[in-house]
Amino acid sequence: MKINRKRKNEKDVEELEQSKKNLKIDHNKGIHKKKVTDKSKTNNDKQNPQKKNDKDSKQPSKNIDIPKTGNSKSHQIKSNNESFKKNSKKNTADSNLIEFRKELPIWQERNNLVQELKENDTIIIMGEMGSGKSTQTPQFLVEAGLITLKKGIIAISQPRRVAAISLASRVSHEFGTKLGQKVGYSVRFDDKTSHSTLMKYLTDGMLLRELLSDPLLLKYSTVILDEAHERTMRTDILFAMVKKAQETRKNSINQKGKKYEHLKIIIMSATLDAAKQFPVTINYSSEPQSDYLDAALTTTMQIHMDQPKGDILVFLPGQEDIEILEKLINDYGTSLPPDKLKVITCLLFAALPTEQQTKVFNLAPPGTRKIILATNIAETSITIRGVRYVVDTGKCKIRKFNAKIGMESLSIENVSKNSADQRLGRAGREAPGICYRLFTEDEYNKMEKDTEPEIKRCNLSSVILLLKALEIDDVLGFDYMDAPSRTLLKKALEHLYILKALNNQGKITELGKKMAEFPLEPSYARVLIASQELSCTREAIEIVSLLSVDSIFFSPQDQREHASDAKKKFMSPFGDLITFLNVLRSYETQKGNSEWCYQNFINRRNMKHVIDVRKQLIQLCTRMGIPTNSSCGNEYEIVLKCMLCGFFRNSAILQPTNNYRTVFSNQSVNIHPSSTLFNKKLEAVMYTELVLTSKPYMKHVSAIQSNWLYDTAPNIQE
DNA sequence: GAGCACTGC
Repeated sequence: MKINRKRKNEKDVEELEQSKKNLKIDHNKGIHKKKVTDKSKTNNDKQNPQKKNDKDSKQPSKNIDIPKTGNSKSHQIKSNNESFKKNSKKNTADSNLIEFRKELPIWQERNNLVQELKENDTIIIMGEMGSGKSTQTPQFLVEAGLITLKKGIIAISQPRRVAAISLASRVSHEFGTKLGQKVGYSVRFDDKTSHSTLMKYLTDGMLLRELLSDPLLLKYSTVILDEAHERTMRTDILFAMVKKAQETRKNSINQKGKKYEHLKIIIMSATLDAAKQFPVTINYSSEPQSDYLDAALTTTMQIHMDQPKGDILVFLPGQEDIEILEKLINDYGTSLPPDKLKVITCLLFAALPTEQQTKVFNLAPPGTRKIILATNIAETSITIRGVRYVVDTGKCKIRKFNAKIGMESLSIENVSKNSADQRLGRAGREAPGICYRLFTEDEYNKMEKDTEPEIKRCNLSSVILLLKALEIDDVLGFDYMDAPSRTLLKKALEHLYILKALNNQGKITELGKKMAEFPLEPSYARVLIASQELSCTREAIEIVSLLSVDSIFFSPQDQREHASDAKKKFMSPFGDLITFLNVLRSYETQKGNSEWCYQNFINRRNMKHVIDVRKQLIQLCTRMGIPTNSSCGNEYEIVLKCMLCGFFRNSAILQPTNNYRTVFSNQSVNIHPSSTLFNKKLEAVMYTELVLTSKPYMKHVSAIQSNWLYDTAPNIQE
């Protein structure tokens, strides 16, 4: 195993700069990194260190043996570490757990890793999925005595809450303690930590929240940022903030005139798990496909006719395509020759109710072949066994924010090379597989290497408010891993200014500080604060909670009309927001009865989330001195005026030509057909979201009066 | 008369 030793601590800043480049440019190259590989590879590397990079940049389809078990180093490590021995004695029944841990590729790096962290403040660990880096690293450090309640505990941040929870359960089991004691987790609505917690798995959003009250993260001696390669907006910001905390702790003294403990940072990033895979043959399209859906149908049925058993996974950009293809395949399936396997289709996308999602894990019954139609949820988040064939359209939906017109859109675009390779890998998890790419090799070569990071294409209002709350005044000159465009930044600053979260110097106001406390987009936070004066906090909290889910309704494809009839019962002439409020009232009268939900096409899972959010917001408001029992009753004009305090920019006036134009940017806009006010002609409307699909559509529309705008629009007229 | 990639506080 080749490890490039790092220089000492004083070079940290440079190291981090370098690491940023590593993360940004190439996961497989660069000097300052530690790579966790399987053993077969390790031995190879020892003999042929020069060949290492060549190997890593190979096509994932290359045939590489799965690592064999057995570890010559384990004896030495075991005898070297007394604390580990003690721990293992406590749980003789779980001795095979220790054996399991020893089999993990990262085990042999145990001593090196501890040593590296003693000598350096920042290290980067790169490893394949399943190398054990997320579960073992914290345990190694605790066992080596680097993490104690006195020195500070360790935080391991994760982009997804399920990952935080399941990692914590796994590790607490391995560590032989009850979940919530030595090992715990902290995610929204659920905290399983205690005063004795040493290893704390938490979502990146949670760690960002902690920064607000503890900017130097003094609770922690070490912070691990896991899955840093995913480049979510939150990990990007965390990376910079944690680094800043590290520098401050190194260069300043605390109130007692003492030096702070150094903050250790570990960045973890996954490489494609090619080394653990069976070979996958790639079949490219011989020519570009004009209709990916048609190509997907033809290819899938061709595989079914020609290839031996094994399930087929088809990657499509969205729900609509998935539902169309499902129908086409099932139609086709009825005309198959009787001697052929039957086909069964499984759908997989995030909006699908959980019970239906779990159906994909059922094995195909004898005599059938399972065809899974999925979005990129199956690329990383969910792994399905039994897949031997992957059909990749090479497309995905990407959310983009157009700062100039303040509009979001979801557009279908080509995936990155990395995504395509990840999709391909799904065919080779249990046996050799085949991947059919519905694009040419030339098209593949022209794809971007990685998906553009979120921070370069999304609405930045809440991120900028957070930075301002963290006393970062110069957000344009901030140390971003990838800097967003000036247009995006300026749009966010402007938005925060007109919400009065920032003053005309760009400094955060008292109001802005309060807004940053809420786990909400700034506009929604503004609404809650305004509700105090207007005495409608109860309704404001409820509406904001209702808007925190995608949809409180569900409409299965085959029952669309019934669903829209059911919706009519809740309809209010004030529009969608009050309609949502009516749904919540009825839901509570019915005590969340599942039969009632089903009959009224109410999404029960999402309603439960609404109730959770409401509870959290009530607690937060109470803590901030906003009375939460004030109510406007049925005088809905009041709560709509209150909503306008956050959304006055989102207003449109009916023109003599019978279409709507936005008040502040004079764009032509339309009421979305899903709105209860669709086809209604109203003097003025307010919406919470503007989306560009076939037309610019306003979503969540309410009826307002244009003279309300003069009362609520603040900084704009000043 | 339209549509909903995926996460998170």
